[in-house]
Amino acid sequence: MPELPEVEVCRLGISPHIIAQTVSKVTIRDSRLRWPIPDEIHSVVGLQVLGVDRRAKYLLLRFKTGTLLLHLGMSGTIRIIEHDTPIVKHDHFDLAFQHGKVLRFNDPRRFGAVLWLANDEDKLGLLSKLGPEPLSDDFSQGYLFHKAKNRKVPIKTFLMNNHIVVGVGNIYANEALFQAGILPTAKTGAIDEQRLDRLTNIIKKVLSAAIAQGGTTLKDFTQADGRPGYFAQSLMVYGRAGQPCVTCQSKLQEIRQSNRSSVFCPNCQQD
DNA sequence: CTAGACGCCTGCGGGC
DNA sequence: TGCCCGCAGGCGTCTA
Repeated sequence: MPELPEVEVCRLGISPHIIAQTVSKVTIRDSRLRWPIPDEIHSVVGLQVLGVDRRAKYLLLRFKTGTLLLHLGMSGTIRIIEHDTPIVKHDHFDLAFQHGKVLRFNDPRRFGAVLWLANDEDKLGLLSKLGPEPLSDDFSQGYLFHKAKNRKVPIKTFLMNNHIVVGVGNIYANEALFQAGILPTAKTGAIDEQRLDRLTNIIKKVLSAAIAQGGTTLKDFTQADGRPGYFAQSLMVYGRAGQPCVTCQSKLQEIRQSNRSSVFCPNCQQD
């Protein structure tokens, strides 16, 4: 389900339900995720949620003693539900609150994660090596050009590298490159500064628009209240291979890069 | 250091 | 209707 907009929509959806609420019970129903869910997360029982943050695609539930880190992987969903909602397949874990609601984590493919980080700890180095947030001022004019020097990788692979910039996954990489008029195969180090600055602005624009529309629902993404996101209808290239370009009517082409599908307009996008 | 391949999983849609 | 195959929004790890 998730790229940055979907995770942000999830954060916005769950925050009002759990901020300042006290955890009454933690249930680990199936600990098998990317890493096993650690028993230490039981330590949040009796503690208040102080805040709900996001870094890259990680959701960070802040407690006095540390941070509960949630990652949705490819297929994870988080719902805020009533305490008596029936369990379904792949419901891995619950955070129940004193006010009666439950945060429930479901993940069929188990690429997601639920981890505990004690204060000021980042044991797996998951957060410390990440590039800037794309919607922050750290992702600024000149930044991509600076990072792109001497890089030989295709620009799409470069954009999806978390060390460069976080949160740009396959859908939005395709969309941003289309809108910027840059071929996904373009050699990163050969793109001039002006075009990379334009790409930077477009990435911000595309991600912001997706958040505003509740994210992209392809098949299984839903907001915390179960409603779908509406950005799918705004997609211009992703999932549209073989269909006409919205700008010039040329037939959109599809290739594979790093084992991910790339869709582009051979007329509107250049090296 | 960079770049590329691989693996982890389940579910679903398309083709036969 | 059923089976098989390929593909899916991510990303850590390993090799060269």
